[in-house]
Amino acid sequence: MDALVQLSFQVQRILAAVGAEHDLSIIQIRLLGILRDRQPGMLEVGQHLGLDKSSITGLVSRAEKRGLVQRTPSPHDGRGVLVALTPAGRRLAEQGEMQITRRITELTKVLNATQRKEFTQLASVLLNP
Amino acid sequence: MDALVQLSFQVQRILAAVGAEHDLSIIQIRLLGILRDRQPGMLEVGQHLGLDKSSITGLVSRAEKRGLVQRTPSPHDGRGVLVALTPAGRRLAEQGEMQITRRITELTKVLNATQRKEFTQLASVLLNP
DNA sequence: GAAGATAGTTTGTGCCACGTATCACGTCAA
DNA sequence: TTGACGTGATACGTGGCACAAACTATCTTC
Repeated sequence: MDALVQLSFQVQRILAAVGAEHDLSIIQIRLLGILRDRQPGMLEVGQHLGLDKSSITGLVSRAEKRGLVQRTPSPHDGRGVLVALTPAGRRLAEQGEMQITRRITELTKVLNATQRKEFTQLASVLLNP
Repeated sequence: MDALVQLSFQVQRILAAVGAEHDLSIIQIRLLGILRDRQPGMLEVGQHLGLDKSSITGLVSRAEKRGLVQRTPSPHDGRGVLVALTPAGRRLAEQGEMQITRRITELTKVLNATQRKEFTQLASVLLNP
């Protein structure tokens, strides 16, 4: 199953390349992606990314310093913070997602329609067994 | 093609988990993998990994400090250095590869034989169009 | 042999991730 | 109600990873 590993590196290269066009790391892209339809607290962000909460502080701070993300105090919990995209961040997130989709579909151009369908169907089975 | 991206993260998580069992990062695992059947110079290592030569110095030094890898002066080029696995490094590389193979095949257990064959066949088409 | 190319290292910068400690706020029980 | 404990977030220190620019030492070429 070496092919699967190689393929994953290929995909990661694509993500890194798209990110690099906007000076974003893969993890920053993922952060923006998570925030597209959510306004989670720091802890929740960490769970989505599989990271410790102490890692999130810096991650969000760097994004905030670039004006992509915004911290607002939680209305229900005096300790908490809600993280949300700024308009600029949302623009970047949408643009990045489009580019990624384009590059990935371009990667799968070598497959014909039935193959592609078959492939993604198998992939989603792997993800949700 | 979101499934492909998700799948790649899933695979990367597996690689990171296997690495973590031996205190290895993904990049260190890749380094050991490259050296299994080669004795390249620093520059060549960089090309395999897609990294700048200045990144390789530290990578190899950290691995060398742990006794996994060895630098020897190139016999043909006074400037050059050849990187090779130590016995301990080779053991780790083989062990790691076995674990990765096991975890990946375990991941694909949800597919039956024909599906698995189909899937890897499509994956390798994606890799070498 | 001198000029330029090449292999590696060094240094400085920044991101990322972790563990630990700390602070502030919430919650729960006595 | 107040004290003990749990929880959300940050601060700090450490270390790996990656890059660019500058540097050293050795080819290579003319």
